[in-house]
Amino acid sequence: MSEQTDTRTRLLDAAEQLIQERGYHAVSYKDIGERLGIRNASIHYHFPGKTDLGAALVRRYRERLEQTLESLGALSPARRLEQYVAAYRRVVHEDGRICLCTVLAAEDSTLPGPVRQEVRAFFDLNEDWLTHVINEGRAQGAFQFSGPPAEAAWVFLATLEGAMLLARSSRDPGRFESITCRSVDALRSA
Amino acid sequence: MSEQTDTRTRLLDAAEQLIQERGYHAVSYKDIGERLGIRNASIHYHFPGKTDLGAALVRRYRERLEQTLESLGALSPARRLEQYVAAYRRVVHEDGRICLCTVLAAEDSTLPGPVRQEVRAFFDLNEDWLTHVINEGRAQGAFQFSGPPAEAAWVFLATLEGAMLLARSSRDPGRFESITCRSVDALRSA
DNA sequence: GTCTATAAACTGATAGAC
DNA sequence: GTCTATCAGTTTATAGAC
Repeated sequence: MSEQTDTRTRLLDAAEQLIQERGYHAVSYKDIGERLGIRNASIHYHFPGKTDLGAALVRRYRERLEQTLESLGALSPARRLEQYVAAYRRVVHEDGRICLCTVLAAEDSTLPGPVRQEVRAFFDLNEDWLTHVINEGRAQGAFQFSGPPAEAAWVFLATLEGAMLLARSSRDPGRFESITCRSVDALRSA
Repeated sequence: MSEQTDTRTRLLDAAEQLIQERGYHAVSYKDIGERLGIRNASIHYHFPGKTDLGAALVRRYRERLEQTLESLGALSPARRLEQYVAAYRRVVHEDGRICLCTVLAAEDSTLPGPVRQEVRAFFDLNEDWLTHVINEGRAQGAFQFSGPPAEAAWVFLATLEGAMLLARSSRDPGRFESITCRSVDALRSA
């Protein structure tokens, strides 16, 4: 074991970090290759086109979240929601990285079809999971809110996304914490 | 009167609509010129560089909001907040346009300095105005919330931005309404 | 698997005619 | 003010040597 990471994975890692910071169209094969010390033409061996790379990238990003959420199954709804927010806190970095799909959502109309579909699938996963957890939390008396659970989930997710954009724009990472803490508190029962 | 709109204004209008839909880097001088039936080189006469156009664009966008907010001075805090949301509803279109600065915020690190500063100024305006209205509403008993008014304003603005991204990504404009309605309701006193 | 070389298209931008 | 012509730089992508 202890084998070194394969090039395909390292390409996805580099592309992910760059796109989280700059967006899909502002990142080129040349930018990605430089992080690995290879030429841009070599990337086409691993990913025939940028669309392939983009779609694979978002798919991996979603599957990673799926695994994280599955590992939370045994916790209480309140704990699960806290760990969900913690997962997002981990993708926010001081160098300007925020959630990959928040950045891609802003480029929606210019994304290649396959990439856009993966982004939509990511948000669907978030909405479905949040709806379930929030509903379960209310049934157990831990959460309190009016209206359909799905709408409460939309509000939670929208606030989470906006928090990352605002925190980065204001150069104040602490703002992400302030907003998400209040967002979780708003759901809690008195 | 009834003079036709000057070219500079029409260029700003075209650029605004295109960038709201596609983002800053995905819109070229050629794209903008085509909407007016002129060549891309002609645009440089009105705006020497793309940075000049971008900064002027966001400045106008902010000043327009400033005027809208000033016209709301006589209303109650609850009414002012409703009209604020209505102003945002007006920039959301079925063709994929959302708030100009929400799109630009996602491209933050790749924006020319002057454009980025104008975007930050736009959010500062929103935060300051919301903080004031929310605080006044609480003093009058119309709103209810815990903690600093500035933080409640951050949450409101973050939710508003995220709502536009989610509504567009899901191809469901109604989602913007659902989210913002709940966002306003959350502030209201029982 | 990675390289060099190259293509074809596009970008923001400038010079100068009209 | 808008045009044509042009530039230098960039992009994604391909062909073929090693």
